Amino acid sequence: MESLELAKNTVVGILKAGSKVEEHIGEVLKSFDISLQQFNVLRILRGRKGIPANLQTVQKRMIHKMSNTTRLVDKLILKKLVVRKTCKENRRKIEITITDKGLDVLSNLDTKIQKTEATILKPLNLEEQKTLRNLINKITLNH
Amino acid sequence: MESLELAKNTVVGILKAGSKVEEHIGEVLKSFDISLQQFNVLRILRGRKGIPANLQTVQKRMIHKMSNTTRLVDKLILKKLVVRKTCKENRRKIEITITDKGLDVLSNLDTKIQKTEATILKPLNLEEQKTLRNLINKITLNH
DNA sequence: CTTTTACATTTGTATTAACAAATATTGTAG
DNA sequence: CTACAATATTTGTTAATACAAATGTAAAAG
Repeated sequence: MESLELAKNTVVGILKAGSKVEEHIGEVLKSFDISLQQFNVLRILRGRKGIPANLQTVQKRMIHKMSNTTRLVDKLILKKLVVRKTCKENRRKIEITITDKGLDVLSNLDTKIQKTEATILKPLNLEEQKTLRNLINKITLNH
Repeated sequence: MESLELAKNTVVGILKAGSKVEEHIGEVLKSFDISLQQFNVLRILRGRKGIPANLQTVQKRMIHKMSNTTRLVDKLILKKLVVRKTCKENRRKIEITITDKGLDVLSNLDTKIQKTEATILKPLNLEEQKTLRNLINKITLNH
């Protein structure tokens, strides 16, 4: 019965930690008028180093699944941070690429986000961070 | 420079884990037509064992801060899960109490939520869960 | 070929969240 | 007592999210 309490506290803790992270990072992004989701899409696209991604690829890698990727990308297009064109080989597919402006924004954000990450994790030393990352990976990567 | 990657992965991991937990628990709550936030308010109120809570007390303890507690409570009132009345001593304040129906709903949910928590944490043994909870508490309870 | 099925994205709609401004009540200074 | 500040909640408004249905395109079956 003790383990039920442990599980509950752990799960609630995860929710709170997630919420805290969203708050902190969201605050940094706000000054750039970018949402956390949009930021994530941009980072996914940057990670592809020029190779366009189609919508479903982006969607699969997004943190919050099943938000509306089309409209999310719409917002980024309005800000000229990404471009969209239909795939020639398969016109059902959409190819999305980050623009130079998008890369610029990301590189401006990088150090600020790093600082925020450091602030959030300050109570943990490197060993503890590794442990935390490993444990979290176990429950997220699984299944 | 390695530690930057570690911090980034840890923080992203926290976000993903939070998102995963929200998905799983949200799925259970959906069949009861209750949102995660509403569920949280109900649990906070149950924890007070009959003592009414005013809005700001609830708001402070909520996982996602600064959503609109008034309207959240409105929804719960519509479903007859809580009642609201103005505090006699200080009519600015609102006192919210969970109803018997609310307690019923929660007790019906309890075992289902416990199962979900167990599923989420299945990849971890008890020792690992304790470690995870402790590390997470370090970063959430702090500051 | 044409019909059906699967795939990829978009659109519609309703709910929820974010943030600021407004309202209502109480406390305090003069 | 009256004006001003502080507190607690509510309301308005705009944007974001979730989910289902609709659209457009390609592939497969017959």
